[in-house]
Amino acid sequence: MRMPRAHQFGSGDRPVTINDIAAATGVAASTVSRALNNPGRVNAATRERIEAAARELRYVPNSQARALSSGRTGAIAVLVSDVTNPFYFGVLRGTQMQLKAAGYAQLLIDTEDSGDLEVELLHKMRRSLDGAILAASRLPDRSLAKLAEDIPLVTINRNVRGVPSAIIDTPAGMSQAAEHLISLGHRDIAYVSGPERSWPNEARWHAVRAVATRHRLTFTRVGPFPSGRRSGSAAADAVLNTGATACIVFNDLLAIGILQRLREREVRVPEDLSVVGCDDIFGADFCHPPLTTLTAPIEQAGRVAVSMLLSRLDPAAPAMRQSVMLPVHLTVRGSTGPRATG
Amino acid sequence: MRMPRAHQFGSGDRPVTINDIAAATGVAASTVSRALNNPGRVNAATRERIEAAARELRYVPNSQARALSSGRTGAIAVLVSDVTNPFYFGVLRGTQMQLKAAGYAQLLIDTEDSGDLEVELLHKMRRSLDGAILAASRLPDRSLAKLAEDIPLVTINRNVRGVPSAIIDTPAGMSQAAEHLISLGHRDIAYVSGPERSWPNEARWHAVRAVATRHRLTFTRVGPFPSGRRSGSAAADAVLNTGATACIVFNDLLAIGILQRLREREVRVPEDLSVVGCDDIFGADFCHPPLTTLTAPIEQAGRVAVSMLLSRLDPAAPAMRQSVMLPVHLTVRGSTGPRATG
DNA sequence: TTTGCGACGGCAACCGCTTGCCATCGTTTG
DNA sequence: CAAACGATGGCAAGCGGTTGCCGTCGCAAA
Repeated sequence: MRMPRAHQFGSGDRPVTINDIAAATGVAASTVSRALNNPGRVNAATRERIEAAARELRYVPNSQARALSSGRTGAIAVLVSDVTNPFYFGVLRGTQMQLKAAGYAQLLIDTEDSGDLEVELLHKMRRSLDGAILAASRLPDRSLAKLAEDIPLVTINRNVRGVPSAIIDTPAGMSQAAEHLISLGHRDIAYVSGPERSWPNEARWHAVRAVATRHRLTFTRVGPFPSGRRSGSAAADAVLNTGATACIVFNDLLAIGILQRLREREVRVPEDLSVVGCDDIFGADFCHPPLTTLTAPIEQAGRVAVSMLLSRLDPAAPAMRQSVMLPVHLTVRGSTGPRATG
Repeated sequence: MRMPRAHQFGSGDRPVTINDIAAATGVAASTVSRALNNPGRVNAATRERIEAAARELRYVPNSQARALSSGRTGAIAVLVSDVTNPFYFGVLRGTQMQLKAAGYAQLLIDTEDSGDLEVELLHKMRRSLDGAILAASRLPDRSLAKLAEDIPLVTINRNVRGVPSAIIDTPAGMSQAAEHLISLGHRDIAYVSGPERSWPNEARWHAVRAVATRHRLTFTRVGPFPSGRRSGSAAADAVLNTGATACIVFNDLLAIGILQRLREREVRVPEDLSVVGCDDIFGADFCHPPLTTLTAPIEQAGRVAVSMLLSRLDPAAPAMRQSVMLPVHLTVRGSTGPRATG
């Protein structure tokens, strides 16, 4: 067995290929390839020799070459609408874990809240990806469905027929949030809308409205506001103008922004205005006052999305559910309280 | 000019290759390749015809194929020690912007605070990367330098001879922080250490100690603590045990954790204990009380790191500085105040 | 007019790996 | 005992680009 010297860091020598292994073990390169990827297709004894040599030579497969001939790239893209939104931290943590465990690389893509950019990037990278997770697609249903025919997709918080998804059931939680406020005596409640074309935003608003109807109340809707703390000022002002004594906010980021603005305007929370957020992101528990919010299993959503995607890529995998719903629960903190009687 | 029909989403047809373009324009594939990558090497008129055809056919280069033959992959890895640490949000935002602008893909890698994992992953992916940015290497200097011979590297907040770096000059800011506390009357000041093998942690402690010496004071050091809010409890308790009236904390994440613990223990901030953080991460401004901290240009660090890396990859680029220092400044908020007289 | 040279394109050999197809061989089956 | 078959391994054709080398051609210099 001729053994080219093992590859060392910093030594400038040529990386080890399957040909080196083939030469070392005296078989053909194709056999090496099979032994490594398709065990069972090759005699056990031969395979062991090959594996030993591979280990010995510190063989690392060249993923480009593999991708070129097999079409599988070993990379999954995760698209978020804005990397700076803490909501995605959780998602990324979840996807990260799961992908790493499965040996996939994670490509982070920021779509900057633009559907066009989303399509364009995805199209460009199509051949370099095994699949993608859309954590906040701004695409219309039709485009999304079409895209899904072209590349394996899983969405998070977005329900489109034919596209598997992991959905955080915040809408269901909305009734908890609303009941909470109603039981505290609030009758004038505002819903603060997030970005216009956000699917979860619409879903949340519908849910809120349904609760209102059930209680024969009328909730006001203000917005839309781009999600982000910045928008908090305008949102807070808008809420105050409605005369509401409580509000449910599209997400925590916006809610925290509102809290800040209220402080500036010396509106007391929760005495003058109760605030409920959604998601329970990093910061929701230590802002002032701590935010009552619908705690979402964000990280789990990321994990689930990856599992769905991977099982989809594996032809041998059992068929799986098209969509997974993840329950949320209300976490009551300091930003909600009884309606001021006066 | 024979024109294969343009590729459409959802149509299952074969992606367009340079051969299609070659056939369409009647030139050789190699000419197409040159026209697209090496303009100037090809006649302007021909190039235009080729470019037109490429546009017409919606040609998208296959990055794997390109990588295989040229060695350039168009991907840059960004290694962070923990995706959930908000400090990296800023870094990622910076790298993201800059990489996207330059047409590179960003691979996010979480090293889970492990040097071994760091080396292993980097080694495995070596051939699939054009370079890497280490946002928080836990590697010893030697390993890092060795690795840098093998793959273009830029570090953030880590100074190793021979490896270009973007360094946030928090140590320099430490004197501002310390002077601030001293001028408020504090004499017993504690430094709360971050993770043991963190380079910035050591640098910050050295700086703090230098200031102490200059003022003929003795600062206590407590820790080390893993960075993360969780560690805040232990850290807070440790600080209180020293009898210090103020503390400077390795980073904001830990500082926020400390703040929470102090609240639990009903220690008033800043009346009983002043707290200064580092970095000014998301949350530092809205926690309670808002955190006095050394504001770091985190996003800029990401951008700078990418620029350095890219200019390094471009052989035609002008030589650049080995290391860039980014200044910080003290942002005074509510968590620091005069020493209680009594 | 001849020589020389630069500009421009084509040829073909890779890059490292996968995979369809075929050859071989020992064995089970009719 | 012959035919059929499954297990195993080799051959070679790609996958889509890149690039060194060479041929051709037009034009300026000698």
